[in-house]
Amino acid sequence: MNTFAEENYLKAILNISFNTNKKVSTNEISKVLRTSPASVTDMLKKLLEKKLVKYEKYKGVELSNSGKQYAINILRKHRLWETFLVEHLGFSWSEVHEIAEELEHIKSTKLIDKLDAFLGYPKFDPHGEPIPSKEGVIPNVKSTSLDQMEVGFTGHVLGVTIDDKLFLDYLTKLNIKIGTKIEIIQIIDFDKSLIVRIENIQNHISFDVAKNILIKNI
Amino acid sequence: MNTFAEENYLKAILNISFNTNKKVSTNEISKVLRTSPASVTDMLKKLLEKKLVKYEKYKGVELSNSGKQYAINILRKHRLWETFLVEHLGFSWSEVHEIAEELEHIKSTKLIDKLDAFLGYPKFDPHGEPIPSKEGVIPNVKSTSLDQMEVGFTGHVLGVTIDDKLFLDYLTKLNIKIGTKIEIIQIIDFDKSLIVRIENIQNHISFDVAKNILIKNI
DNA sequence: AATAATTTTTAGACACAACTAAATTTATTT
DNA sequence: AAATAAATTTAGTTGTGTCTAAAAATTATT
Repeated sequence: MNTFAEENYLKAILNISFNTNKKVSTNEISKVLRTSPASVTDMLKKLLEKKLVKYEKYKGVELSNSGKQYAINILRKHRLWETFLVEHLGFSWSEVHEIAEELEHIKSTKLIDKLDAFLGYPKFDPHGEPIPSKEGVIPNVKSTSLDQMEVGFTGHVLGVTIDDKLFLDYLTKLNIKIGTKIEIIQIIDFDKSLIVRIENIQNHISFDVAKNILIKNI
Repeated sequence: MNTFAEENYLKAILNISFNTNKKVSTNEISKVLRTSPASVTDMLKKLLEKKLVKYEKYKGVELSNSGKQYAINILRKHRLWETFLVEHLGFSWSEVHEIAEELEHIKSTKLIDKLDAFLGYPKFDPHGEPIPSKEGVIPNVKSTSLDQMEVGFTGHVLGVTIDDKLFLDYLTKLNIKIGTKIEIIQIIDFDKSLIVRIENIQNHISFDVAKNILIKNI
């Protein structure tokens, strides 16, 4: 069995390399986990020892197959717990991340399978992120971030790509949640910010915000 | 905030001194937590430092007011989670202890209050043990252990006093659960074991088992 | 009351996961 | 290609929680 710290490193590596599939640097990990690069090096040695990562000094790190399965399983637990917190305990989508960060480390596989059943085998969490299956398969959603679309585009919000309280609270204030209809009125060339219509109200959102909003892909 | 280890020590001290209110010895704690007496001494010093216990070298330990409140809160979390696991996820009463040992360390107070509400503010857990209130008050149940009763006694099981898988599995095999009607047919003088009738079937149970079964007190 | 047995504490180590400071390797400039 | 900058690793510490072995204190026994 692995420690919380080890699990958090695996999760961080998975998150950083999610779409890129590139090797992850020591610095990137230290930034995400708010820890020193030296600590990261220490931990990478330990994870290498346990064959959870492929790692060569100065060359970056990537998850091994077993490490990836392990990390995906933590992600599964995280997202199932978030679903439970929002759908059954009445939390808002911006509150649940922190709590799920603790709950995801609970070990029992039977628990998480029963929770999955209790929730009705959901495919997506409250942020629209896909929930990995028991077998470690992550449902593939064809989606595009809002910043890729053009003026005149109208579509519905599928989800968000970051699970950050400040960001989610801001979206809530903008009346954006999953399923919200959103229309691009104008794109400002200078900073690529967007003027959008949501529930008949126009709002101005930055490129950074648009980048983290997922839109259904036709 | 305190660590898991500290929380487990506080819980152990609370459990050991539950009814007696006597000071707890280093050895007792080491036995319960399956750790060395030397480790217990180390930890007691730390808990003293944090004013969570009253402790004097060689004289035993007891919880301070704040330590007691802290420990009771862990107990509250443990029992609420056990209730959730049994009533909503379909676990048996003998499976839940281990999982709740992990869940009880999740910090969020808001989580536990929302869980409490979700469960409908239960007063007792699946083992019949009282669930402390948010304010740290433990409902007082007048109950007697089965070994105190005499031949001819008939009553209903209110709960059990230990949360041990082997014990609970054994009770399940005997068809004993909360509310089960139980009648004492005979008491063997030699070893104080009891012959009882449960659901019209006679069974022979030891004194040790009877001691841990609680019976409604008139 | 002295001795023996038991309990508890101290002393010294170790593994884990973090840190700072210094050294080394890799990447970027000039 | 050499010099500089940035990233990474090593070396040495620290705090937590555990351990064993030895010493000290308490309790029980004769």
